[in-house]
Amino acid sequence: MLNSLSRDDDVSSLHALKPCPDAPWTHQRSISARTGIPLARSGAPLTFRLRQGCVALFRELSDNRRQILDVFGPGWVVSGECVDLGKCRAIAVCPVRIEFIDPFQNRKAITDATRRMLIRAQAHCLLLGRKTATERVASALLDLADQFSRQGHGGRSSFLLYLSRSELADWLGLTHETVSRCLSRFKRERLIAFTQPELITIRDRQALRALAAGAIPAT
Amino acid sequence: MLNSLSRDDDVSSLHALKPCPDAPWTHQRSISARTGIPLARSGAPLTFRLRQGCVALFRELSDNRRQILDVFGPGWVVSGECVDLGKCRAIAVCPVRIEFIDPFQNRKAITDATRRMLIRAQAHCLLLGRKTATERVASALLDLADQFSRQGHGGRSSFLLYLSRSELADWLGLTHETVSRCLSRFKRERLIAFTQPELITIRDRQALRALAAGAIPAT
DNA sequence: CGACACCTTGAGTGAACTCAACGTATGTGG
DNA sequence: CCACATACGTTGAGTTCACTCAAGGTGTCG
Repeated sequence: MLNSLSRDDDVSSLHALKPCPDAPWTHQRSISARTGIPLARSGAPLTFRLRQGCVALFRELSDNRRQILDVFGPGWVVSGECVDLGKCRAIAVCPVRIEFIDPFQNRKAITDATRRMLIRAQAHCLLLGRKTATERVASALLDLADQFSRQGHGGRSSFLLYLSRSELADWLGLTHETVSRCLSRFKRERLIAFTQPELITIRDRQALRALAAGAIPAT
Repeated sequence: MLNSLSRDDDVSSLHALKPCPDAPWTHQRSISARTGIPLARSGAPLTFRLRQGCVALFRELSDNRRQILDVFGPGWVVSGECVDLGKCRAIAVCPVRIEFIDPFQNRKAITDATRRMLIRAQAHCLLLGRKTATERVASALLDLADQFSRQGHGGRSSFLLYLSRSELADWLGLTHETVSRCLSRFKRERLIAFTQPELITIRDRQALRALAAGAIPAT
């Protein structure tokens, strides 16, 4: 009965991004999970608005090390103008609906999104450079809850964690084992709850926020 | 005889930022080393163009952990519009000349700078999340050489490393001891040279670039 | 049913950290 | 002028947090 919530993964890995057919900006397009989303066409940057789903922006090092730069939910405008086109790629983390838009008619949307992305990137630098694994995972959960949670009933809020443990790890500069251990610990300590690994409930937002901000855990 | 190159430090630490007197945007202002630079006045974001010197943008965690988000050389436009005003601060890393500019008359300069800063922040996320200490220090040296080196004579280029070891560490998500060890190793391996700790000569840019890109070191 | 991806957990390792000592340069006050 | 304090840099010794490696469980798909 959770089918409507479950991720519609396909088996292709991040490394085998499917090419995406041409996309003139007209109307909405659907893109399946784990599929690359083009950020440019014949050298010119493309811009799209995310209508539904979750998109990740990432860069790679030569030897398979990968860093997810940011994770976007519905409403975000993502543009090839604000990434290093040669090095950065976008991927649909789940089935996604996007709408390519004309950059010339949407200047303000693009500059606004650029500013928001910069501020998020700066916060993420602080996370990657100075936070512990525990703090990183707590920060990520709060961020994703903000972007993806449906109505929190009774202080709690549940959300679909579109990202796999490995993707979370690549976002947070950790390994998937470390992410899994942190999530298990949070669950044990009743800060969160989950039975399926991809449906998370925030049980103690306050405590998570304290952790995310770098407070020393009570033990 | 290197006086003209040496840093004009004062003893105040980063933690005791001197307040900066009001700054209406008219003409150039000088700011002494280790002094804070205002990013807003009465809530409204300020914007300045860096004429001379080196400015760092940073954020802090509650318990003194600090992350330098970016380091800017002459020519950069830095704006309170593209940071989280409540959490982010700017500091002069050496004696600096800046010019506050009218944001309404300089839209394009600001949006261009925002885009460049975002792309740099994304590259820095990759560095912080996925690179080793060695790779981080190599990347930083190349970045700073690009921004600050005077004419490279004979393939080499020297530059003033305005940042202290601790500031480098706070930029690269390391400790000052680790930075020092990396620099010493690079010196031992003849990738760089220095007699004073703050005047660096790049001796093997090629090798540094390979390291910075994540190539496995030869040894 | 096997193949595969993903998640979890344990055991052992290692890269970067902490702590500590020492050297140098600069500044201050007696 | 020297004694002292302070900041910064370097290097060594020991520690630790997150990593690697490994094993086993679950769910999905052909």
